[in-house]
Amino acid sequence: MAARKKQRVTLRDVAKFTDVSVMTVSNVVNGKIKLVGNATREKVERAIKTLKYVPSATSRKLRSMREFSIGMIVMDHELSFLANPFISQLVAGLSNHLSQNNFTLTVQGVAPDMFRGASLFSVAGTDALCAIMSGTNAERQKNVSFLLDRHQPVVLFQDTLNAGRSGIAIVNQDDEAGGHMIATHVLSRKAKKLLFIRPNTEWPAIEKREEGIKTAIAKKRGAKLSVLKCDEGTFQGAQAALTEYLAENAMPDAILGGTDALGIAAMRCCQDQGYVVPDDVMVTGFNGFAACNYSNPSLTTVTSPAYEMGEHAAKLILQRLETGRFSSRQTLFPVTFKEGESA
Amino acid sequence: MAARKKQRVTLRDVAKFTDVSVMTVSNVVNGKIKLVGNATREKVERAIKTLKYVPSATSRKLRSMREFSIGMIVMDHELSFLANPFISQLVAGLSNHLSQNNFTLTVQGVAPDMFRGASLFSVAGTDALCAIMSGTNAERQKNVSFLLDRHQPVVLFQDTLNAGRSGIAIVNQDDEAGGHMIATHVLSRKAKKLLFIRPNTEWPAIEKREEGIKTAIAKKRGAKLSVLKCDEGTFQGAQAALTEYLAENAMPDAILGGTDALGIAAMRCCQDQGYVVPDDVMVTGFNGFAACNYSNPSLTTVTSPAYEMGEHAAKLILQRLETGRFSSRQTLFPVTFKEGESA
DNA sequence: TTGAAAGCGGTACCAT
DNA sequence: ATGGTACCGCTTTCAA
Repeated sequence: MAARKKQRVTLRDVAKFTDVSVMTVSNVVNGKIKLVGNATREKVERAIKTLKYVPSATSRKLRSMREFSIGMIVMDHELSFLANPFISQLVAGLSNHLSQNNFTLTVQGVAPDMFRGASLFSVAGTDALCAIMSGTNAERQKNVSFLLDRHQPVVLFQDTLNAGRSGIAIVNQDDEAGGHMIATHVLSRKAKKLLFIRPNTEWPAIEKREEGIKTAIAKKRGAKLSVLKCDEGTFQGAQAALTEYLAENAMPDAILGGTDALGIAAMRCCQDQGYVVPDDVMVTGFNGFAACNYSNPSLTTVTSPAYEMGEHAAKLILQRLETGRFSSRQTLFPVTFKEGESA
Repeated sequence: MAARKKQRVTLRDVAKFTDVSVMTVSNVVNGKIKLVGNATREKVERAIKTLKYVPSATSRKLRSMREFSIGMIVMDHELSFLANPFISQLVAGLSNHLSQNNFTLTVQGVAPDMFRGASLFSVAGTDALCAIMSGTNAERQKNVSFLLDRHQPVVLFQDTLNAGRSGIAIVNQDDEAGGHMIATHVLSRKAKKLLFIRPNTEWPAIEKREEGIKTAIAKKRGAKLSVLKCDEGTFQGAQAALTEYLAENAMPDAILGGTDALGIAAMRCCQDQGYVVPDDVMVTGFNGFAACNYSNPSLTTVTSPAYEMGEHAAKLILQRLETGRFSSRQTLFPVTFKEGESA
C-alpha cells in the first residue's frame, strides 16, 4: 500500500481512472458534450463522482487568462461599510448580475488612507475593478491612477471625475437633480429657512446634492440655506451636531438630510425637543430605502436606483471584457421624488 | 520594430530586463529582502516600475496551492440580500478581518432553490466556505453535504445542525435566550396576550426565537401566545398580514417582531389604526441595528453581535487553515436586551 | 471523437 | 546572495 499523501484529485486522475485522455475529461467537465461520445461521457461522469473530483478554478483561470471575477472596493470610514443601504443595494445588483453570468464578486471595505494597501489588489485575481470613493478630486484622481496601473478596466460609482481615459466608466445617479427636487418641494410648501445637514467628509454625491439644493434656493426670493456638517455621518453624530446648532440658532422651516439616516436623526432630534413634524419643521432624507418608512411620520425623500446602478455596472464590465471597449463611459441614472409625511 | 502583441509583463520579463534571475525578482516582489542584496533590490524595484509589472495573483495561488480567499454564500429569497442588516454586519466583520490578514472575501446571494448552481462554487477559488441558510433541517443538511464535498472547511452561521463532522464549525447567537428576554420583559409589564409576528420561511434563528418566547410564556400563568406568519418577511407584507389579523382578532397586549423591520412595520400599522405605543400595545423587535432608533417611539429589541460573529468566523477559518483543525466547533454569542420606548 | 504536448506565471526546492 | 528547474492543474492547439 502506497503512502497516501493527502492530495487533490485532478483531471489526470480521472483520466487515468477512466482510461481516456485528459482532454476528454475536461470536455465532459465543461459540458462540451458535442465533443464526447455518449458512452465515454457516462463513464467519465461516474468516475468524477467516484473520485469526488472538484475542478480547480485557479488552474482554469491561469491557463485561460481570465479570472471570471470582479473586485469592488468601498472606501469608508466606518467598519460596517455595508450597513449603508446605498452600498448594499449597489453591491447586490452588481453581485447578482455577475453571478448570473458565472462571474463572482470580491468586495472589500477600506479606510480612506489605506486604499492602496487593500488586500483586494494584491491577492484577488480580477478582470476588472469597481470603486466608490470619498475624498477630494485630487485624492480620488490619484487612486484612480493606481487602479488603472493594474491594467484593468475600472468602473467608478458616484464620482465626478471625468472618464477621460478609455479604461474608465462612471456610473452616477442624478444627485444634483435630486437635491433640486427636494429643495423645490419644501420651498413650494412655504419654507424660507432651510438647513442642509450633511457629513463632513468630502463625498462627490453629497456635494452634488448640495449644489442642487443651492440652485433651487437661488431661484426663490427670500429663501436662505444654512449647511450643518457633522463630523461623523452617523445617527448619534447628527443628533449631537443638530442639538448644538439649535442651541444657538432658531429652528429652520425645513431640515434636509443628506441621507435618510441623517434626515431621520434630525427628525427624532426635533421631536424630542417638542417640535411637530411637519407642522413646526419639515424634514427630508435622501436615498429612499426601507428605512424611510420606519420613521413616524414617514420620510419625504428621493429614491436611488442603487440596485440598478450595480446591475448596469456589471453589464458594462461584461461587455467591456467581451468587446474590448465600454459601451458608454458615463451613465447618469435619474432619481425619483418620493413624498412621505414629513414634508 | 517587433510586432507588439498586447501581453502581460511577467516576472521573467523583469528578470531579463534587470539581468537577474526570476527568483530574485520574486523575492523582491514578496518583500523577502533578507534574501536579496541592496543594490540588486533597487535595480529590480526600478525595473518593476519601468515595466509596470503587476504580479499575477492566480499564478501564485496555483503554485502555492492556497487561494487566500474565502467564499460566503447567503441564501435569501430577496434579490437585495445585503439589505438585511444582520447579513451586512456579518459580512463586514468577516471581510474586514480577512482583509487584515491578506485574504479576500467573495460574497454571493442565492435563491434557496439555486444553491448548488451558485457560480461561487464553480468559478471562485476559495480555501473555505461560509454559509447562512434558510429551509428545513433536511434541506440544509443536504446543502451542507454539498459544501463538504468540495473538500473545504465550512462555517455555518445561525444554524441548528450539529457540527458532527470535523470539517464544520457553527457560529450562532443565542436567539433562544433573546426570545426569552424579550418575552419576559413584556410579561413583566403585565402583557398577557402576546403576538409573535414572523416570516413564513423556515429559518433556524427565527425558530429559536420562537422557542425562547414560548418558554418564557409557559412559566407565566395566564399568558398566551399567537403566532402570525407573513408570507413575505417584508415591511409591506407584515403590515398586510397584521391588518388582516387585527380585522378578526382583538389587539394583543404586545406584538413581538421576529426582526426589527417586522416590529417597526407592526408599530406603524398599529399607530395608523389609532393605537398608542406602548400604552395601548407594546411592540418589540429583534437585532438592534441602526433602524431600531428610527422609529418613534424607539424600538425595544435584542441586539445581535453580528459583526463580531463575522470576525470570529474569519478567525476560526484562518486558524483552521493554519493548524488543520477548528479551535471550536460551536460558538454561541450572547445577545443583549436593549430597552427602547416601545415596550 | 479522441489524444499528446505545450505552456499560462508564478513558487518550491535545491544547488552554488 | 543568487540562479536553475520542475511543476501547480488546467486549456489551447494541433494532430490523428
